Amino acid sequence: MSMDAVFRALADPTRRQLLDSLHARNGQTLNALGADMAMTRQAVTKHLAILEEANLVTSIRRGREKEHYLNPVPINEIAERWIGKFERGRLTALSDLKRRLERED
Amino acid sequence: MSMDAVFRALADPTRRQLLDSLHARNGQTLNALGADMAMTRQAVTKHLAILEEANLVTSIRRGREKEHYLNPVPINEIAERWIGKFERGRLTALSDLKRRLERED
DNA sequence: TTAATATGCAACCTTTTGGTTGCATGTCAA
DNA sequence: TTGACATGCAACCAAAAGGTTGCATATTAA
Repeated sequence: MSMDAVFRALADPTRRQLLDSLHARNGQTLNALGADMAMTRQAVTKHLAILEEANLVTSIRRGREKEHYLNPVPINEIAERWIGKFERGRLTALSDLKRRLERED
Repeated sequence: MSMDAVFRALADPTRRQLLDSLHARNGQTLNALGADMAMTRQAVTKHLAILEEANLVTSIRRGREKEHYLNPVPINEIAERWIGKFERGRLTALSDLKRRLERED
């Protein structure tokens, strides 16, 4: 569950759309997820594989179908361990910008 | 300030490292930022351009040097507008996973 | 059993990405 | 003024990413 895999998985708009879709309706099959995407089923498969690699999606085979479930934990970890750091530094950064502007004579 | 540009900017480990570096010491020049990177100055320039494109970094030319400043606002927006959505759905997603496991006989 | 359905695997292609090298330009300091 | 220093610009290159097509496999339903 490397943080790098999560960041790279989130970089693609199609994959974020897949997460949105699962967030709206969890447990969808590959076909259902691909229904409203403008690409082939195989392309969606690849995107889902990347999301699973990043542990953002878990899948389970049920008969001839495969259900996909959203796992929000990695997103949470990024929020807490990475984004939190920059949020805490926000005021500092803004004062830096202010100081920078003041130096402009 | 498209969210897509921010996500793609954050996808590369080198660029996250640059943000970390600016977070530790704001206002660094290109040379300073590139000092501890295992790549050429020109490569760092390109990464910084992508960060500036995403509005994560602001730069100002001072004499023959260029100072770089971290802008944490886009990170904050992602945290609030995008990540927040999944955090709110966290319990729902977990109960989905539970229900899925229970169906496994 | 057979046909339809759902997914998997693999080769292939094009574009983007991350990086390099080489040279140009602008600025400071002796 | 001249050399050193900081950065900019552009062409080029290899690898990765995103997508396609074609075929194989497994499961359900008639």
